[in-house]
Order: sequence, then C-alpha cells, then structure tokens
Amino acid sequence: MKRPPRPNPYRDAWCGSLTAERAGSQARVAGWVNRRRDHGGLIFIDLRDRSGIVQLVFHPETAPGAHRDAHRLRNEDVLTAVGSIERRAPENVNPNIATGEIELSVKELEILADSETPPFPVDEDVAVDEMLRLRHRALDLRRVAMRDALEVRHRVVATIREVLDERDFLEIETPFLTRSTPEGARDFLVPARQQPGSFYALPQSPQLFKQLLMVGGLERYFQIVRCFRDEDSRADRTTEFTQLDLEMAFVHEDDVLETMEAVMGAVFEREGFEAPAAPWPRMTFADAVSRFGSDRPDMRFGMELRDLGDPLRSTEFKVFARALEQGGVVRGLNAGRRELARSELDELTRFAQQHGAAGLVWAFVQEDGWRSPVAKFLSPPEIGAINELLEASDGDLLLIVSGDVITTGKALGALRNELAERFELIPPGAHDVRWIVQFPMFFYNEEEQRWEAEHHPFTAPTGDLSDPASLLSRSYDLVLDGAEIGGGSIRNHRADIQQRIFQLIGIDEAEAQARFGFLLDALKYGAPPHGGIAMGIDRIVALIAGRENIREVIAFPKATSGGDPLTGAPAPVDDAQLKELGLRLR
RNA sequence: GGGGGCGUAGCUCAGUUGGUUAGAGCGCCGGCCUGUCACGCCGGAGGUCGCGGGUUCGAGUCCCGUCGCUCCCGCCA
Repeated sequence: MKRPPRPNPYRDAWCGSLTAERAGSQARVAGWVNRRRDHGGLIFIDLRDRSGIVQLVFHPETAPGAHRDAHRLRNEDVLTAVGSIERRAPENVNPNIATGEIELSVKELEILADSETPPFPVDEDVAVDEMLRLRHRALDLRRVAMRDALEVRHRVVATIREVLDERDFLEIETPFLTRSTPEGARDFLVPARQQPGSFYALPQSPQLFKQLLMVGGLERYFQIVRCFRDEDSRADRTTEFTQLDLEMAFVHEDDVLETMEAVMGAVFEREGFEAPAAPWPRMTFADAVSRFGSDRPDMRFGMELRDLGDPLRSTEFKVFARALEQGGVVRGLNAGRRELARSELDELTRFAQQHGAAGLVWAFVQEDGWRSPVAKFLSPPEIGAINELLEASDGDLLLIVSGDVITTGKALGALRNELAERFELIPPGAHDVRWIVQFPMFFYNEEEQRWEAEHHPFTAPTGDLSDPASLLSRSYDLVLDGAEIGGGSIRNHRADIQQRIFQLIGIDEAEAQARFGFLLDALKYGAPPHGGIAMGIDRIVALIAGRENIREVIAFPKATSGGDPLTGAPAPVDDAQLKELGLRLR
C-alpha cells in the first residue's frame, strides 16, 4: 500500500503496515477474520485486509468486553478494532508474516458483519473446483492467489500506460457495437433493435478503427481493450480477452519493435521477471518452422528438428518412400538418452497422431544399429546417415515422422514440447523472448481452393504480387517461452495494392466496400505509412504470475461470454425481447 | 464437431477382484484450554457415491445413456 487510509471510524491503518517501527502506538484496523485461535483465555485473531495480515490479541482482564465478543468471531466475519501495537516477545515472533514482530492488543472490537461458513477455504491455497469458485466469486477473490494475480495485472497495465505516455501515445477508445473486423474468427453478434434482422458484431480487434486513427493524423494511438472471438476456449485462450493495441504512423518494423521492447522490457523489469534484456533476437518464420516445427518455438531447450530426406531418397521402407514420392518430408529429432517403456512409446505415438501425424517411428541407438520396429526396413547406411544428421550416440531415443511438410512439422513441434514437459528439460527460471518475422503473406486453403491472409488483409506484403505463394508479409509476432504474446504488422496503405490483395483472397469490390468501406474511403485521402501491434494482456500476466491457466489472472473470467454473470452460461431470451428485435427462434 | 480425464461428506481426496453398517484430513457444532500463529485435547453432527436405466443374490465399483466440469484436436493466433 502506498499510503495509509484516510482515518475514519473504521480504520486508520492497513493491517499489513503495522510493523515494529510502530510499536507502542495506537492503531485502528478493519478487515476479515482470516483465522481464529481461541484459547478460552487468550484469543488470537488473524485479521486480513488487502494489504496483508496482522494478529489481534484479546486479553480477558484488560479488555473483558472485547474479549467476550471475540468468542463469537468466525472465519470471514468483518470487524473493526482499535488497540495498541505491541512488540512480541522474541520467542513469539512469527517470521512467516510481515507483521510478525508485533500484534495489536485490542481494546475495542466492533463486529460489522457476520459470515456464514465459507463453502471452501479462503485462508489457504488449496485447489477448489472452478465452478464453485465462480459461484462464490467474492470469496474466491479474497484468496491471496487471486489478489496477487490481479495486482500483477494492474501493475502490468499501469507500466504500459506510463511507458506509452512517455512516448507520446494517446489512449483512445473505439466502439464495441460495430461491424465484423478482418481477423478471421467467428463474430459475436448483437441484434440491432432499430434494424430488425441486422446485427452488430463485437470487435475481434480494433484493427479498422486504429488504422482510421492513423489516417486521422493521431500518429500514435494505444488502448487496453477488450476483444471478442466466438471460438472454443483453451487454457490460454478465452472468447473474450484483453489486448494492448497500438498503432504508429510513419514507421518501419524497427520502430514498432523498439517501442514494444521498451514497453515489455519495463514490464518485465518492474515485475522482477528475468527475461533477457531487449533488443530481442529476430527469427524468421521459415527458420522457426523448419528448426522447431512451430512459429512460436520454445527455445529454452534444444532438440531441434532435422530433415532426414536426403539419405532416404531410395529407401526400401515404404512409409518413408511414399511420403517423399508425394513431395512430403521425413523429419526427426533426437530426444536424448532415454529409457522408455513400450507403453510410454505408445503414448508418444498416440500424441503424435492426435497432432496429425500418421504415425511415429521410434528408435533407440545402439552400438550395432537400432532397436526399433523399423530397423529391419532400413539399410545400415541409411541408419548411419540418420544417426549422423541427428547427432545420435548410444542410448539416444530418435523420433521420426513422415508426411506432408506442414503436418509433419506440427506433429514434431508438438512432440518436442511434450518431451520437454515429460523430461523436465526447461531449466527453472529460464526465459526466452524473441520476435518471429517474415511470415508468409498468404496460405492456400486446399478445401476452399483459395488464398487466405496469414495475418489480416491489411498487412503489407513484400515481393512479387503476381506470385502469391512467394509473398512475405511485413508482420511480426512476439514469443515468450513458447507462447505467442503479441503480433502485428506494417499495414498496406496503398489502394492499388489493397485491391490486388482483396482479389487474391476472393473479396470482390462490393464485399470490400461493405466490410471495410469506411477505411478504404479514408485511405484515399492521404494515408500515412503505418503499423502497429497487439499484445495479449491475459497471457502476459499469466506468464509473469506463473499461472498455467489465464482464467487465474482474470477477475471475472467467464462473466462476459454473453451469459451468466459468473459462470458465463448463456441465458435464454424471452419472447417479448425477441419480438422487439424482429427475431424468432428456429 | 471429435478424443482423453474427472464427478464419493461443506472442501480436498481414498475406496482392493463386485461382498457386512462407505472412509481420511481439513472445515463445521459442543466442551475444556492465557502465548497461539496449520494452536492443542475430548466429544459430535454431516452422504440420493452427479442423474437415469441395465447386468447381478448383491453395484460407489461392471455396462448403456445423460448432465456438468476439465484438458486436448478441430476451430482460433
């Protein structure tokens, strides 16, 4: 706490601020009963407010009234108490709490509110079913872990605002009731009362608006903003999430990246998060995918992927031969010296299959060859060449996947992360931060037989527009410990190029006008070159606070998927409401 | 949409090959207790084993269905 509370009849000090320097003085504190220890004679109460815990002691002789009332106290009761701060005898000091050298000897006690017995422990850090925690969110928020996470979150956001203010950014709000933004996920829709049958889309990002702000000459914009995507959630992904969104005019990649390095560098420093100092290394998309099978590689451990195609060109082993004939690849990694049971290898195989691989070839390297189900299908020179490519030595476990290049990379990339977790390959406290740059501009959607934008269609391409497959985009992602925490691009500000891009991805004039008309119009009136980035606040806070699940760093994590204030369960709409909106249920 | 896991006391969990009256720790209630801080000691209450059906002499345990939660794939950066 930065300063004491303004004195009033409830309190004049924070519980956590009562330290030895204040011994001998009077204090009034207020808060919740964290725990009671009633000895019949002496009664001890651990009183909790946001600042921490202080021990209240009730003496039967010196304050009989307060002592009598204190017998009634139960966990989570709310009280205010006044008394003298007394230094504890040395043998009674509690080194586990900040206020452990003193205690408040209470003269007067007032119970402000009773609490029923809480449905789960508030005073200790046990894992409790999430639904129960959501149903009793107020109680859950009292737990130290939630308070700490929300404090980290606040400081992260405060630091971002400070740094960007120093750098002349303006914080500007953009609308929530709007039209579909070009991010590619499913939109959350809100029916429009005034135009029955029409819908607002909640923004997947403020993309169009921030570009408009750049054309509008605001030069440097940012916003800590809620975004909505109607897709299934994950441990690191919710339907509704918070981004730091920023955009700058007259910039190149270096300007945006340097700004973000300043912002995130300050965040890491203030939180004591020991990430490497900026500037952070940049790795191309192509490099990341070929070496790690992922565009967000976790580089806190090695185990790089290797291409094994060359020595297998004329192999007898049909699985590999077929993959290579069909233009696919054979790739593998060296999992190091391991001893795994058959059941564990089967598990890894299932894991690879779940991630798209047709199968998984495993081999233990031995002096005289391989111990592997496929050893008999491969010639000694082939095995020798693979060993060499994977830098294998005796006892190493080699894992190999074949198939088309994308699936194979994904499966091995996922496998690599899985192995790191299983074998605890990530050194505790190690962190890696890097940029991934030069993403492909488009990828070809085989099912729908058309090109799609890798980032979004306003990203500026580099290369020859007549050869879509060769185009790279001027985009960049920031990756922290194998998690993508942000991404952005330099935007295309030229109308003719934009037109060509829309053509390639199958957006005709009319559709472009309908979806992005107001931005396209604005671009006609002298748009500055501009670019920006969006950073996922929830994930950043989770990584800093060391939480696996981002719901652990959000005060009301499910509240806003459109439904129940606490659980997020959607609520039925009544007929009268539907009628007014010009809607009916199927 | 698909796959895995879970659902037993208020909480966290155990429950053997299907076999007597379903257990533990914490919490809760009552009593005792003046230096505890995960206070201690004594006593007590508390269960539709998520729900429905089936197999069986007998089901917390096996089978089918269903609901909820969760992780993952798809989807989404």
